[in-house]
Amino acid sequence: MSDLVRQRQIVELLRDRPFASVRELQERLGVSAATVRRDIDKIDEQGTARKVYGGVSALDGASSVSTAYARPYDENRDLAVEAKRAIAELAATMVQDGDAVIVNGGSTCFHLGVKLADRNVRLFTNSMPLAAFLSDHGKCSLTVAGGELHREPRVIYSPQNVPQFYASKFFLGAQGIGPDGLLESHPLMVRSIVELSQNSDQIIVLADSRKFSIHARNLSLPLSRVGSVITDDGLSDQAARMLENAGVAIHIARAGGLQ
Amino acid sequence: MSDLVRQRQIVELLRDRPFASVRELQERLGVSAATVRRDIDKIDEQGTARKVYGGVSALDGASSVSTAYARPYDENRDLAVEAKRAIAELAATMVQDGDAVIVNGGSTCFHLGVKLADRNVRLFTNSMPLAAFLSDHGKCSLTVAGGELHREPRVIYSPQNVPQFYASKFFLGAQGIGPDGLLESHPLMVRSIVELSQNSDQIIVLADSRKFSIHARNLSLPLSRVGSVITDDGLSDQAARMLENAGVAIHIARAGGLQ
DNA sequence: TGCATCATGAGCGATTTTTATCATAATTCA
DNA sequence: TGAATTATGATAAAAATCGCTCATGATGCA
Repeated sequence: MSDLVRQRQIVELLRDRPFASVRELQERLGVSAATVRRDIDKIDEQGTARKVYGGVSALDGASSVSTAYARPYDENRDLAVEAKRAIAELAATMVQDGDAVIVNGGSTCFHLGVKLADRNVRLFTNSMPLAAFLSDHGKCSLTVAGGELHREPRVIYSPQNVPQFYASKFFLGAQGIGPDGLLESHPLMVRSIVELSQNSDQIIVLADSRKFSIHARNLSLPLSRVGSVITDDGLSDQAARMLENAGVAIHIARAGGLQ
Repeated sequence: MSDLVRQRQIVELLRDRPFASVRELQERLGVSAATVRRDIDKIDEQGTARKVYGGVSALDGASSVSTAYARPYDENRDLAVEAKRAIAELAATMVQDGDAVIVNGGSTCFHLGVKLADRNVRLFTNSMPLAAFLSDHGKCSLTVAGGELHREPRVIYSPQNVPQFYASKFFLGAQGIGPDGLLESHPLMVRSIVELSQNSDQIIVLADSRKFSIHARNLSLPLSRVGSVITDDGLSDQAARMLENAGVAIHIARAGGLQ
């Protein structure tokens, strides 16, 4: 049974490379394409790797893990992209040239940060992805939070060093929004948000309308602290009343409505 | 500018799945296949991922180093890559599990950081490219310097917040090395190096032998402060004597050494 | 030996992807 | 504002891959 040996070789190869094409395997193993395909079929059935168009792909250990417990940052990325982009667009118009702003972690805020990348602003962030992006592609003045990187929300936070950055506006997202205020599932984010909120004049929340039906464990800021909420046109009347009662200004970003 | 966001989304997706098909990305991102292909082309050129028939594949951590993140250091990249890698390799062996280390900015130090990515160490850095890399690909405990990003050396520095991180070893490169000590062209780097050197027990310099014939304007550390220098076998006798006279231990990394 | 089983390779049409080109918004810049 | 640049989508031709079938040769077993 020498075909089993070959299949094992393929699996071994996928330990180094996450992908191997049929053609490459064909040459490397010295067999025909048909045989390689049959091998790949078996490996795929067996579940050791994944058959994809053009070859075979490893199913990285990280992937099985990450699918098991949801990764908020990535998952949020795909949902309501249009809404988030529109929200970020509207938020960007609220920033004046020369402003100093704080942009918190989270996917919607990431979009905002991207839009501010080449603006003449001073920007502070605790988001590692945003910092990395602005470091690569931005021209704005960027100040990065110092401290330990927490890989789960991908945010930098230090309990010792309170940020020495004062801004006119603090933009942040939220895991959920309830009658009490902004909700986060990670206690770390709560502490970070509370600190940053004290360093800024105005607090502006970026949250697509979905967020008003999500409940998370920890309260980060009461609604009374929030100056404005930017959301999409899916906002329910109930949620709108809730915000109005708390004295929060509501801005609706329409998906096609920028321009 | 929004296409960069999309490309980032693709890269992020590849952190979970090692492969993504064009068709899947097309649906997921809500753009045409042509756009997805163009994105993949750019990502492939950039070296962050690999274009394969049918889609895009993540690349192994090791190979992503040379291509993806060597770019910020364009000038230095082509020079002595092998030597730098060997130096970084040797430096990595000087780090014990559980150590707390400081890794300064610069291309050689970047290589070291990459080698420590999955080690059980506590790592502090002021290098934005390294922080971005470790945030994406690493498992080690990472503490990031806070402060303003200086785009030219791509280093984070704050004159106010002195880093609260204490390490057993401080690894740094140098623009040049002369009889007086380590030389830097950027005064910012000098201040940063001086501060960090005070937070660590042992100072280890990573410098390929070329560096001993380069002269820069500002002295960052006198040779007397340096504990060890790791360099390649191109070190001149004169330079070796200079180091020995200053009481610096010399480690020679041979290019084909291990690997 | 005779027969069944299996692995393999080759050929072929169908499907898919890729590349290249063009046209159309959107954005930037002077 | 108007032109240049850029991003995007659509199309068609070219290239590659896939699944299928069939033929060959090797192996195993009664």
